[in-house]
Amino acid sequence: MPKTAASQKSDAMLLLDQQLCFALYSASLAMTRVYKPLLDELGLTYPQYLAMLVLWEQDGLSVSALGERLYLDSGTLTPLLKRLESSGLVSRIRALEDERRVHITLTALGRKLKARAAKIPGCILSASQCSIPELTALTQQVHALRQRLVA
Amino acid sequence: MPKTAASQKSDAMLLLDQQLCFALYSASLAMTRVYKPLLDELGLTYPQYLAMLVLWEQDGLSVSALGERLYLDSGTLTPLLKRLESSGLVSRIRALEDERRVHITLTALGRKLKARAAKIPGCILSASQCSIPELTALTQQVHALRQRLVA
DNA sequence: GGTTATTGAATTGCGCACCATTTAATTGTG
DNA sequence: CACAATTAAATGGTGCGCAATTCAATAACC
Repeated sequence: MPKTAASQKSDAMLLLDQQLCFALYSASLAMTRVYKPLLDELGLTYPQYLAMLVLWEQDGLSVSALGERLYLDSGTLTPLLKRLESSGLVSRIRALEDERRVHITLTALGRKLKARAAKIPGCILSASQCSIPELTALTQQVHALRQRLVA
Repeated sequence: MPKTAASQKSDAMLLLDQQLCFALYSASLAMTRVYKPLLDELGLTYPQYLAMLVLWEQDGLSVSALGERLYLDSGTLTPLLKRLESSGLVSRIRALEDERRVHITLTALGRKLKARAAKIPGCILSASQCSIPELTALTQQVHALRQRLVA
């Protein structure tokens, strides 16, 4: 069967390396692999680190508020937060004013960890071998793409 | 304790929304959510779809060769490929010339699925609300970043 | 005020990712 | 040839992501 122009075009669009989705997917996994040794020192996984970033910015958020920042649901966050709790980094406390809510609060240990995490962005910057403006621009573009995807 | 210039700088570098890693992470997850309804129709998960993209380009690869294309290891691929096998899309056959290797070969059903997948890139393109040159450029930038991260 | 609807978190089950280890086959070396 | 070293895939365990469901608490409505 001869290839039509249309089937050649659809072939080309299915090439793995042309897919933005695969670029994002493999770059994101590569990124977590770069973070891994750094986070191992802190006893954190990569998603746990993201949750800690949020809490270092704004402590005492509810599970759902944390989920809105990270775009994750309670099915993902509840067990993750329980693990952070058993690591002694956060407390999970049911709100008095609305007992459906659970507030996540940093412990002293959790707050202290921020100082040790401070060196991580510099390590990632150097691993990326990019200039800061380059990284800033790419970050904005990828954020903008995400926004358009969920719109 | 007053904030020093250094601690303010490290604070700023730990802001979630400034992190390229989080942009990639959340954009990649958002991307899989856009693919999900499309892939549900084909009975594929997102990583299974990526594996099929590779096989549609080049059939009969070994598990490790597939892993090199996708940057995934056998611990991830073996169960994924077993699921594709039980869906009837691929066969897993031990190589005669080297019985350590397992070749992954598309079945007739697996090859036929490519036609149904052909409409997916167009759906993603429109969901992304980007121009093709924009997407191509971003794909290249993200691929390049991945390369520098693993270097 | 009692019933219904909604909300927030937790739970269950599945499929990744990845690490460390195991098993089996092949290669390399004396 | 024997035996150590390497290679390819599989296995077991942990921690996500996510959909679907459950449960309790609050809100909304008649």
